[in-house]
Formats: sequence, C-alpha cells, structure tokens
Amino acid sequence: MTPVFPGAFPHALSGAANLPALRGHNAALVLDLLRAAGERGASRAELAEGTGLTPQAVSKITARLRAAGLVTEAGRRPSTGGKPRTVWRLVRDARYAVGLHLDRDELTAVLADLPGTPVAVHRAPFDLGAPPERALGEAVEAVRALLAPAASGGVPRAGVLGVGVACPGPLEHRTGVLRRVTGFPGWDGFPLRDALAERLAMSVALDKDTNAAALGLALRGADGSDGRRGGAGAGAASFAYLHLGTGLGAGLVLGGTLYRGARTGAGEFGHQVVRLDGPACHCGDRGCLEALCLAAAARGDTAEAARVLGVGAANLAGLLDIDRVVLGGRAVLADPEPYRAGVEAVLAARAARTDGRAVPVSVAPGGARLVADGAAHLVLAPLFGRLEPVR
Amino acid sequence: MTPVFPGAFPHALSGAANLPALRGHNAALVLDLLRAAGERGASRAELAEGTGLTPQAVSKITARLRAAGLVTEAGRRPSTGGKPRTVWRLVRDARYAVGLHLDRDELTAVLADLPGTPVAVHRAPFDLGAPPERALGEAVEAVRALLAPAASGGVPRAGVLGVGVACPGPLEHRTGVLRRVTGFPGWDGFPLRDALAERLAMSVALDKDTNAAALGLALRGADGSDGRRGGAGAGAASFAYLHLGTGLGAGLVLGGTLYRGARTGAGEFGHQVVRLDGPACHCGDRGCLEALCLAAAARGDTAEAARVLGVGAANLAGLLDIDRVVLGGRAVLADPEPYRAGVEAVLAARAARTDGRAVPVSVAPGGARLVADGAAHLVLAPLFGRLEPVR
DNA sequence: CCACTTTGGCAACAGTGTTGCTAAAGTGCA
DNA sequence: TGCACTTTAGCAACACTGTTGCCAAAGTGG
Repeated sequence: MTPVFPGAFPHALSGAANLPALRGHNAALVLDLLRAAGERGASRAELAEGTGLTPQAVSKITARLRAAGLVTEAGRRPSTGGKPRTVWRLVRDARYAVGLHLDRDELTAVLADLPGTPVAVHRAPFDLGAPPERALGEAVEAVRALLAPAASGGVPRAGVLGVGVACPGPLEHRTGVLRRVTGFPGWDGFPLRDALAERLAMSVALDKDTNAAALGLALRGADGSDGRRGGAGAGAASFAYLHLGTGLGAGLVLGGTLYRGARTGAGEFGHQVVRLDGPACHCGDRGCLEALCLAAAARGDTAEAARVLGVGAANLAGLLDIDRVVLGGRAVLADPEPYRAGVEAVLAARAARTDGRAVPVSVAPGGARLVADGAAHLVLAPLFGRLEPVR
Repeated sequence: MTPVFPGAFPHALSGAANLPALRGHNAALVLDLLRAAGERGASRAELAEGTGLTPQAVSKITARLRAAGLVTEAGRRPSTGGKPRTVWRLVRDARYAVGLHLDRDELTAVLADLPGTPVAVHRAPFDLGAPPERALGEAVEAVRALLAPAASGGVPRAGVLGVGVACPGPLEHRTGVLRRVTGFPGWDGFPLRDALAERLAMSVALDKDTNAAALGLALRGADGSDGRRGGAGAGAASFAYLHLGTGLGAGLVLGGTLYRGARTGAGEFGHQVVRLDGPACHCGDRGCLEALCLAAAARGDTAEAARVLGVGAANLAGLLDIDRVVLGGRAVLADPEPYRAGVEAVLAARAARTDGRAVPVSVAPGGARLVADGAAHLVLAPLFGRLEPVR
C-alpha cells in the first residue's frame, strides 16, 4: 500500500534467500537496533557491534535508510580521543500505523509513529454483538476519524503503512477471517481483514487481542528493557502475557517473536484443566482454569483467583521455560498488586521446589490502551524483522 | 572437528547475514529437501520449486555440494517431452553421526548415516547412578566400541561429525552441563559435553532425552511425511512428543524446529497441576499430572492413566495449537493402543466442544532406539538448517 | 603546534543469485 | 527417418551484496 523501502519485511530468513532479501534482513536488523535505542540513538560503531555487520556495511545500510527517510543523523557522541561518533535515530514521523482494538463494548483506535508511540487516540462505544456490516462501518468510521487532520494533526495519509486490528478470538491471522468469537457467533467466517482493507483502501493485519498485546509488550518492553533480541543464538526474551477480563487468554512471545501457532490458536490458556472433574465450565469441559479463576474473582476472593491463576502460569512456565509473566486485562488492572503477588508466589514456590530460577511477574503497562497500541505493532513489527509479514 | 562444507551450519538466518551465511543457508535448504526426498531424490527443477531459488542457483549449489561429496547424481526421471531431469540424492555415507542415549539402566549408541538412518547399534548395561567419572568412562567405551571397524564396518573416522548425547534432564544444552538429574543428584554441575568431547576428541552436543526423541521424529517423520517444512511462512509442522516412562516429560517441535527454551527447561510436562490440591507428588507439589498418571498406571488402570494423560495433552494442544501428539516411553510402548486411543478421545472431545480440528495422536515409531536415533540428529540437523548449532 | 586516536567514506574486490542465451537430449508426429 | 517441438542445464555477463585496504576528517592531549 505504502512503500517502505526496497526489500522491506524480511522476517528471520527461513525460506530461500537472495540478495534483496539479505539486504532487507540486515536493514531490518539495523532498524530494530535503532528502535530499541530510542531517543539515545546509536552510532555506526554501536550498530556494527550490535548486528555483527562490519562498520562499512552499516554505513551503506544507514545511507540507504536515510535516503528512504527512515533514519537521520542526530548529533554526536563525545569524542573518546578521536573523531566523535555520529548518532543515528529513527525518524519518528517517517511512517505511521493505525492500531484498532475492537472490544466487546468499546473501540479504541490509536495512531502510532514509527517507533510505536501513540500520537493520537480515538475512543468510541462499540457493540461486537451488532450485525457485522454495521460494526464494520463503525470501525471504518473510527479509523477515518482518527486520520482526519483535526485528530491526527496533519499526518500525511501516504505515511500510514496500514491498520493492525485486534479483537477477541478465535480467528485466523493468516486469512484474516473471524471464527466463532466467544459470545458473538454472528462473526463466524466473516473476512474482517479483507473487508476492512477494501473499505479503507489500506493494508490490514488481523490478530487476537492477546497476541497484539503480547507483541506490543515484546517491542515496547514489558520489563523496560525494550525487548531487544539477544546476541546471535543467545535466545531472546520469552514471556507470556496473561489477560484476565471477560475470559482468560494468553499471548506468547517465544524467542523474541510472537508465537501464534499455525491456525492462530495458540494461547488458549483459560480452558486448561486444573481441577480434574471439577466444576462445569461454559465451554463444556470441567475444572477449567478460567471457570475457577473467574468464580473466585466474582465472589471477591482475589487471593484464590490469583493462586489459581498462578497455578496455570506455573504450568505454562514449566512447559515453555519462559523468562517472565505479564498480567493484564480489566480484572487485573482493577486491583493489580494482589494478582501480581499471588501469581508470583506460586511461581516462586515452584522455583524453590525445582531448584530453579523464580519467574518474575509484572503488571502490563499501558493500561486500557495496551491492546490498541500492540495492534499498531502488527503493522510496524515486520519493518523491524520482528514479525512474519502476512501476505 | 570434521569439515562439512564452507559456510555450513547456518540456522534460519536471524542474526546479521553476509554472503557466506547466505550461501550456507541456501545450501542447507537444498540438503534438507534432498533429505526429505529420500531414495526418490529430487531434480534441479524440483529443488528450485521447493526452495524458491532459481534453477540456475540450484545448479550452482548442487555443484558445490557434489564437490563436497554430500550429494550425487542418481539417474534420471522419465522425460515429459524434453530433456529428462537429472535426479540428485544425498550420499548416505558422506558423513556420519553418533547418537548416544544414556538412560537410567541402559546405554544405547547408534551410528547414523547422513540422512539419519542407523547403520550400527551398540547396547550395554549402564548405571546412571554410578560415580560420574566411571559412567563417563563407560560412555566413552561404548562410542569407541561402536566406531571400531568390527562394529561399524569400516566407517572412516574422519567422516564422523560428532556425538549427540541424550540423557534425562534437567540439563543445559547451551553449556552442556547436567543439573540435578531426577533421582541422581550426583551429576549436578557435571560438564558432560566437554568431558566427553575431550575424552573422545570429537565434537559433542548434549540435550534432554525427550528433546532428542522429538527432534528425531521431526526429521524422520512422526507421521511418515518426513517432516518437511511448509512453504515460505506457511507454518511448518508442530507437534509434542510425550514420553511416559519413569517420569513424564515432553519434547516440543514448534514450527518445524525443536523448542527448548533458553535454559533447556521447556517440556516440563509431567508436573503441570491438573488436580488442584490433589494428591502429593514427589516433586513437592500437589495434583501433578505425572503423579496421577503413574498412580493410575501402577494400579493397572490404563484407561484412567490415558485419560489423565489426554487432559494434559489437551491443555498443551490448546496452549500451543499443535498439529499432532506423539506418544512414547516404556509405559506406553508396553501397551500402546489404549494410551493412543484414550488420549485421542480426550483431544477429540475437546475439538468437538470448540468446533475445532481434532488433534491426531500416534505412537512413536522406532521403539526403544527412538532417543538414540534422535540424539544423532543433534549433530546432523544443523547441516540441514533444522537446528541452531551450539557453539 | 604536532603526534596520536578514532571515525567514516571511497574504490577495488570476492562472491552471491539472476538474466539472457545456447547447446543438449529427449518426445511425437508427418 | 526426418523434423518440429519441449524441456533441461550450462555458460557468460550482470547487478548487487558485504568486505578489505587505504586515506581524509575531526577530534584529544602533551
């Protein structure tokens, strides 16, 4: 839709690779380092150090990226005895992406700049239970309102790469088609991505709300560390985002990238059975984590809700050897600390038993806008080689 | 240790990539296709189709691989109206790898050829509880016996790439150090990989038994389909290998590659809690899957053991959206069908509830040698771009 | 003022996959 | 049997990659 730069969007090269793909791959590496560097920027030498490329290669790549308008020189570092290093930074307003969060009763649209920082927000009531065509119209209107000069402050339409849409699952991110959205079966089979793309004349990416949130955390830094990948093969950060709202779901980031499974089915966290033959769940099974957790929360027993959630988190942490657990969702955000502490206690007890490292638990920053912010990253992340682009 | 070919061992290019890495990456792609093609082989045109490279690039790559002795021309396909296609095949005896399975009471060493087929096997009693130095000596002796001309039929020592070692966890594959192997704490901190490498003067890779088994299944085809990756970004096969023996563990293959987590801790499957506040487990927790499953099996209630195992498998399948579950381990292999059917029934019930696809369940082929065969793939897989090489 | 250090660009280079063309090796019909 | 046609595969030139060697620019410190 909008040109980015030649050879853009190469995910970690897994298929056949030719020279354009190689170029795009290395360019994405440099961009990702600059994104992580933020306001501080990075010099050529630092980029060379961080990527493993030679300084000369970095020079060529930064020159190309500058020609594309994506990066710019921004001052110099103090000299350390020789010519001072030139600092490079991402050009914040070089490109934009829209993040659209369609929730059960509310719609949030954000306009994010190249590093992913929101520069405009639009909120509106929304009814996911309305007929799809009507809901679609409201989503389209929300994006148009967001991009109107009055709201976005004159962002050139051509600079907007596309729209990332996040909504409750199940759905298929590859095809952009919704499945039986829990509680709203009317959406089953609706090609939301293509319908939005046609109405907006923009490229659109669709994913689950939990996945969008996890992706946003991976790139903006759930732990403040800006989610940089580790060195070559050192194994990048892995974490699980657990979302406790109307239901209970998870978004998984494994080895620095969002793990969605082949059918976008990964992250079905709430319907793991933790009490065999326990109380019935609305899903038809018995003893689901979600049922136990929500029931405890409903009767005001936050400690028990947190403990049960912690057991599920421990099951997950053991299976996937993750580095961190991040909590979010309305129920958690309403009273975060008991949940955080309760989950962390269960994980710490497990670590003590197994002689292992305790998995730290934190509460997701960003509050109610977390998912919308993350949805914008569905469009931005491929630029930085952080997400397999959907074609 | 043994030269393979210039630029060998490039995993899916995730770090900075230069031309040698690019060459190695594409060469690995071609080798992987030829491995999957097996006896049938593949023509240049088929390789070009499968990799996405141009026919001319494939010509250059096959020429290089032939010079390295890894591939050879093997006949022609019938003409379809023009010049008949030349078929290429892997040279089976171009390279070898040793797979060593150190189990609690037995040791298995296999010599595998380039495609991973065992050509020699050596079995011996083994005591994992013996002092590490003595056990190490026995392992060294086993490898030497396997490679002796009498056993291996004159395989040139120079053609052996290295030794893949699989043993019960926990351990760290990156450093090659054992942790408190369940039941045998004497190993804690023992640098098995480096010790073996020094004694044998060969390169050694270490991993958990369940991971080795899963890797072997991924490459040899748990489903007979030879484990080929899907097309570009199509999402390769994901499955879980569940091993029910003395304990209960899992090996995970996600998107075509072995997932081990940063600390080789992934696959802790048996100590997920499925009965909150249930019976005590030896690990110190309550209601662990392993405790319930083993208890049911011990009292002869295979149906219940299978049902409980199925619940754990369903929890896992939901969380990771996998394509298949493979069962193995002594307890399962002793009487496979009830386990297979029982687990599959639970997964089918779950699929029916969620309107999803039922996850098929199969029993691992290869029997008692599964882990040893897989261990050889710890050495072979990097050649085919299927495993991040440990450095 | 000058020696020294460090940055970063220019030009030549080795090596990648790609493109355009041609030769080789079959099939199938007149 | 001859000939048109199809398909495979190699050669040579090419565009482009990151790398190397060299040198100018721009600082520091005595």
